[in-house]
Amino acid sequence: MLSTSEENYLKAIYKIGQMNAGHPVLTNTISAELGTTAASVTDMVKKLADKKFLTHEKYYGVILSKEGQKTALDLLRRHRLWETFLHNNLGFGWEEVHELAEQLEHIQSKKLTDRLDAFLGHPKFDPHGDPIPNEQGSFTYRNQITLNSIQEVGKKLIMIAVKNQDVDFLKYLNNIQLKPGAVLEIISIGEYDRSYKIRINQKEETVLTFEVAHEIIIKP
Amino acid sequence: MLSTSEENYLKAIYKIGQMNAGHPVLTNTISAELGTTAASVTDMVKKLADKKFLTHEKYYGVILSKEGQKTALDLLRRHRLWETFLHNNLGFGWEEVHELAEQLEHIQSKKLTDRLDAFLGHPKFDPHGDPIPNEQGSFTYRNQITLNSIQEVGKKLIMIAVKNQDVDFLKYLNNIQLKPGAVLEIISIGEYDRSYKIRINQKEETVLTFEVAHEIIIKP
DNA sequence: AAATAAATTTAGATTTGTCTAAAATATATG
DNA sequence: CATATATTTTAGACAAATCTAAATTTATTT
Repeated sequence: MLSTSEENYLKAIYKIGQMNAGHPVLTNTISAELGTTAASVTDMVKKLADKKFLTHEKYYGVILSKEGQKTALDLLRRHRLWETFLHNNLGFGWEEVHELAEQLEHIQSKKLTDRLDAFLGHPKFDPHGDPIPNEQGSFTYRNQITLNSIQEVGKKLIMIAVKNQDVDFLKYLNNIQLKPGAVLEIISIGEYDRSYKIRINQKEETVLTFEVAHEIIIKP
Repeated sequence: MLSTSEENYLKAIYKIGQMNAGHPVLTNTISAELGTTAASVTDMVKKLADKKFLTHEKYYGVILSKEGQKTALDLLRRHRLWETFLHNNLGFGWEEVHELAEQLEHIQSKKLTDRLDAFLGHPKFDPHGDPIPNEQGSFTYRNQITLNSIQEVGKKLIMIAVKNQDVDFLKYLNNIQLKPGAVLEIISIGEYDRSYKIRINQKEETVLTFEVAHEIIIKP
């Protein structure tokens, strides 16, 4: 049985690994992700290597084993199921669910996870639009096309997810009615700052900075 | 913010205090309840006394402060709300919910607790028939009349709760259809062993030992 | 009331997860 | 390519929660 701390390390390593696949995950990247020191990471990584959740080559980096990946995916599953419950059933805003799910995800009971999944109707995506791994750890891959990659004015798009989960950022998106499922139409694109003037759900008009557009995952 | 361990000690001390009210709670009683050693209890009790959750007089015992009681009641509230959710919404048997609720109760979020309470429809009792404290910590007191105190053959009673939460004991009650809400009629009472022959819900007949009868809380 | 037993506390050790500071290794730069 | 810089690891320390064993206090018994 893994400790909460061990689980958090596996989750962080998995997340970083997804962002730049193929490369080993570096000590400092992990410590930055978790807000700990490099020394703590080295210690924990040794322990997780002993337990066969990953391989660690000194001064080089870390790579998750099959078992490590499976565990990380199970955590992701638990996290996103709880987020869905908190949002759909308890009425929490999408900016509130992450922090609570961070705690709920550490309750280790396969039966609880599966029952929750069934109760929610086997959802495929969480409130941020992120895919929820199933019992076997597989999930609906999707192209990660962000709004900033679209250059055609007049094009209509559907928002399917958001990359950044920062509370204030999500509150801002709430304010402008931008959430997964929203229909957006590009009215114009700023020539110099690459900002996006868009219409949301055939109603509100807003200007998004390039940085914001970079966080919005869309379906063309 | 209290640690999980501190919370467990407060809960145990509250529980023991309820069982023999007016008396100080003893070190060995706490260590037995939690499965720790007396030395560990002394250490933790000192810490909780520093934090004003209780008073500790050496070699005499421990008494919860107002703050300590409030915290214990909040824990009880969280525990019993989660038990209700697991039973009513996720379909867990009453013999399974305790262990999971032991973990879920430690998630400290007043908003989560209150939202869960509202989602469940502000339940007054958990699946074992135990009262759920409200936001202010007050709950429906009830007489704790157990089946073994009834001596009249032919009397019809309603089961409202069970004292013992042991998994195997609850499984046994499941088998004979005995759960809160069940109607029981006393057919006969054993003269020497004080066992109870009863009819449950106008259907099944069973013999309960005195020990079992002592765990069944009823409404006359 | 002295001796014995039981309960409680203290003292010192252990495990987990963390830290700082120093040493070792790798990377970048003049 | 030798040196400066950045990264990582090691060594040693600490807080939390626990333990065992010894010392202390309270309760019981003869």
